[in-house]
Amino acid sequence: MNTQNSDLNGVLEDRQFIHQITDRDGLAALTAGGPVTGYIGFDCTAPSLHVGSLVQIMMLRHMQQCGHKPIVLMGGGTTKIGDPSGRDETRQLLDDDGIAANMAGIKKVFSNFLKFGNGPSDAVMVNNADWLDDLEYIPFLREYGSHMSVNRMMGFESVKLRLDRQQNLSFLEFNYMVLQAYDFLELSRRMDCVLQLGGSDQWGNIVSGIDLARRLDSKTLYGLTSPLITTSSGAKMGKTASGAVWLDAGQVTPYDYWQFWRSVDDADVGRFLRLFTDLPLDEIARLESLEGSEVNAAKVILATQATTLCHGADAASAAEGTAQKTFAYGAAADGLPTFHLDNEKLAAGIPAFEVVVASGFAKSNGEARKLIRGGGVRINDVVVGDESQAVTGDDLNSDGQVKLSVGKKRHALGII
RNA sequence: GGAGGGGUGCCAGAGUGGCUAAAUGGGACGGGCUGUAAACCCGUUGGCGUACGCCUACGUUGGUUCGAAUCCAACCCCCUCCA
Repeated sequence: MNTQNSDLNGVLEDRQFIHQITDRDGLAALTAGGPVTGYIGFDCTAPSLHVGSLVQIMMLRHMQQCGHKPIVLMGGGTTKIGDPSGRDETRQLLDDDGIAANMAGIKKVFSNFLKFGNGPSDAVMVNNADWLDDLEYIPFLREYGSHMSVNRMMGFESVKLRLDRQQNLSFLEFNYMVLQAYDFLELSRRMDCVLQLGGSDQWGNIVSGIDLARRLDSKTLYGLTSPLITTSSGAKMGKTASGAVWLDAGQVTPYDYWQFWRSVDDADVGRFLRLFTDLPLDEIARLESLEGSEVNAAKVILATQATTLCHGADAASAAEGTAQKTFAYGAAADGLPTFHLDNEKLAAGIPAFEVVVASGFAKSNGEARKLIRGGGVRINDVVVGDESQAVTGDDLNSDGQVKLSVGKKRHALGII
């Protein structure tokens, strides 16, 4: 995998990362000729990144593995504007403290996927607040604004969609594109960055930057976007009942992360293996050809590979082990989520519905009761028939644990 | 600035004085069938109580009424057309 300057275009193409390229042949020639520097911007709108950003992260990873230099651009400045691309509604604006806190969380994620340092293909991280915060309005307008065409910007899908749907686009938001264009120019000047990657909704923003560099510096820059990743059922990927699938272990445990990948639709397995793992393509082709229940083996590999990238091999194999014990043997495996049971109450007997609430699987007593009535709750693998059935010390196993299951997939251990 | 339309539960979208915790669809969750899949079928989907029940909810705040998501007033926000 780590071939120096291997064909980045080819890799991204084969693994289905590419939606549009500004100049496919030009970029191919450039990347074949030696190491190039490319970037992706990440705004600090949340305390971590979730799987929705994983495609972007993986593209940077492939860049690095092909011997190129990836730049992670933290949008410390642009987050103050709020990217309107692909959304109907204006983003809620964050204050400086919120942005700084989010940035810290996001930075952590990248160290798992990229190698940072000073070497030629080591990743670097920069913050666009460094050059955006101090811009002066009139000088900026005169120097750069005169080279940007409103007519052209209005034509980009990201803007046009918003206008066509008659959703308000404030002047503030409209300037997001302007600043992102300037970012690209700035990075090309500072770090000789020639490539910007991004999601398909970033196309207009990327092209604006390319235009700007051509007009001002007579430089040729390149852009490449990835498709919006949806599940085969058409939904945006990365949401579950409990919320977004975050890449931070503090928000989504490695076990839950592993389960997320284990649970993907059959139809998505091959595509996801290509996008979200480093497995060689011939191996993926083999896994993809599995039929019927054998697909499950491919899903396990997908889950373990994806979890390894994000949380490390140890966490991944632990998650796999926990899952296997839980699902294949129905055992109370270590590594399941745990919740606290009060020892004194346990002596008196805790009603089953309260235990379900304590586990976090139900938000209210009523919800817990309904789950039990529907036959969806098991304690130590025995279906709970009565909502108020008492859970006592007798239900503890030799390790002092009670296994609680809600539905087929959600399991947890109650401990004293 | 003028004229008109609208803000309903996770989302979309009915309702336009009591029968409405609010139709219907989607999503989500649970059950069945399976392979921890898809499709399909069934159920649940504001909170509290085992329960006849109580409480909180239809942009915000007041008001009319025995009774309001539904009527009135003011305010906030969105949209359309005109200037």
